[in-house]
Amino acid sequence: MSDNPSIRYHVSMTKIQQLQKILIEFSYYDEMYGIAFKPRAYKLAAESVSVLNGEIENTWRKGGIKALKKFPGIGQSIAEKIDEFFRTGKIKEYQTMKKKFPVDIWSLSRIERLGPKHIHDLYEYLNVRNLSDLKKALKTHKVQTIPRWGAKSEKRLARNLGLTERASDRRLLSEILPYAHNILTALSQVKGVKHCTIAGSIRRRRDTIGDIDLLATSSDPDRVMDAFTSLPLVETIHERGKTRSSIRLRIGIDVDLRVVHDEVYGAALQYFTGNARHNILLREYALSKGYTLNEYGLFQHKKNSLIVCKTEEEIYTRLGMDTPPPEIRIGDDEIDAAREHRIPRLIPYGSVKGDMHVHTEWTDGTVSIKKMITAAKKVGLSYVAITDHTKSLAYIHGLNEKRILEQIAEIKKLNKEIKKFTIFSGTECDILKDGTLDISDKVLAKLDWVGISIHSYFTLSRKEQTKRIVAALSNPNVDCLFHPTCRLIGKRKAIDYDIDEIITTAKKHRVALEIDAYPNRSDLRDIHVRAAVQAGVKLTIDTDAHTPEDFRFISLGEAIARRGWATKTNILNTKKSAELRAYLQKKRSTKH
DNA sequence: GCCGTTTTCGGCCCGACTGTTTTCAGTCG
Repeated sequence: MSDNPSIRYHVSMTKIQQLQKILIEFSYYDEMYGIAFKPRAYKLAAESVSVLNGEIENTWRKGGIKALKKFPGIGQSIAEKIDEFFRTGKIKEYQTMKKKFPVDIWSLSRIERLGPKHIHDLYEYLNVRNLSDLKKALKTHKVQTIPRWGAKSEKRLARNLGLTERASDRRLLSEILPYAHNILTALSQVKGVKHCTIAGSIRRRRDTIGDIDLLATSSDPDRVMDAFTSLPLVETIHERGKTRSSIRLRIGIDVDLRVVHDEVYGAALQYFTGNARHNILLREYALSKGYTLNEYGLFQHKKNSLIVCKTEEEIYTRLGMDTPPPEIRIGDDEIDAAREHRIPRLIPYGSVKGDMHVHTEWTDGTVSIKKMITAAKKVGLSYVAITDHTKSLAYIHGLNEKRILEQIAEIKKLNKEIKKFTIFSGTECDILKDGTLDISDKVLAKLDWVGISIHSYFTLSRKEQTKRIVAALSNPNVDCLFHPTCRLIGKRKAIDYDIDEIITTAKKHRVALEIDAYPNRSDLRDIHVRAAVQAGVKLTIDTDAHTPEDFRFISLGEAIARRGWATKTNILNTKKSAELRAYLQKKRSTKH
């Protein structure tokens, strides 16, 4: 359940990552000198910065210090520092701190179990300023000469340094899920195990996963821990206790297992699902109500008498609130909303009835329209929109007007052949540099569904990019903006534009925004979904399928929608095909 | 340093594991 905002960066750091690093270093520095509470404040602020990513600069640009203070964990002092950072690229107080303590706290802190106090001691006693100093100190076995250190700690530090150097980035949820399920299956078969479940960020369905958190209940914890620590995938055992163990898999991912008694399953699941900030806020709230909350249950404060512990729901209910779905437990405003009973009924998994973004062998898909239909039916969908690329993408033979008309005819024919399934004639039409589309309006008007997207000029200035997309959205034939930010996780940053203006424009022209569920896209992001929902903009959840297997990603898109507080009515393709067709026709007729 | 359904002052989550202690500090989740 580690929600450490620090992420490993192989390439040069972005502005936001630098800011995050500075806040974390402030936190560590204060903690070294035993300053209370301030470190937590800096850590929370770093987390906010990380979660908000580009939004924070966007907000600062519009509203300055005052606007920054609305974010959780950012008050006057930190807002001033962030303001200084955005204005000048530096923070004076940070530079002063670095002069006093010229240590690469950030890099050293990346090492597992090397915290502020130890970083401090390494510098004080051995003048270790960075990773290379640390390696030298380890080689000469000087580390064990530091007070309160011994041979074992030194060996462990050496091992963890190695692990850190070989560790990997956060991984995509879809990549990690199979490993989590494999381990789950293995542990479920251990004698004495009753419940065994996935918790942490996987249960919250984040796009990317830092570690796997598992929870088991058993009458014989030792047996479970033995099975866990001797799994064939294990590279290293970090910890092995009676109720908690932690391992590193050979694929470079850590797995934490918590084993508790079956009676306290609910409390343990609540605790182990997190995120950390949600738990802190919830426990603080419990405290204010006269309760203490931990992984064993909700207790009457001071008297220590158990109130509830069997299910998550009874804990939240006892605290006078609704149970927030795991996907929105991020320590933002969900606890307030749960208390005021204003969390909407999030879109249930399995609600999407059709996929409005599908490619075929007409362009860069791998199979025919017919084969994609068969695959879509198999996962329970009842319609799709075929949305092949357009002519600007010459290298994949993007369709020109003539070919689009041919495809429309083909789809018409197929619709007559197939039963209980609808194919919408669509396109993923390219947005050109000036915001015009690369297919004539006359042909676009003949399509059932016009998606538009950007595949070029990703680095236009913010102003130009915004203008470009606003222009494209204003075309009356347009139904949906596909993968709106164009980010590719681990590969390409989101393009820079004013998302608020795009949302406003989409609302004005009744254009839907897509939640592209393809794992390395996951685009829109959750915070943008929430902004779109609040603005009353419709969304779609699509897979951007290029192969028949890709339809399985639908549920990942539903997860993003849930993280953005979307309900079923916010999502266009939860409608039945006839309803959707009627909706689109009505929209077209009033626009033209 | 942040924050406000007790509070603009005085609070700030809570427990497990390790290694070095001989009762606890450091780190993590």
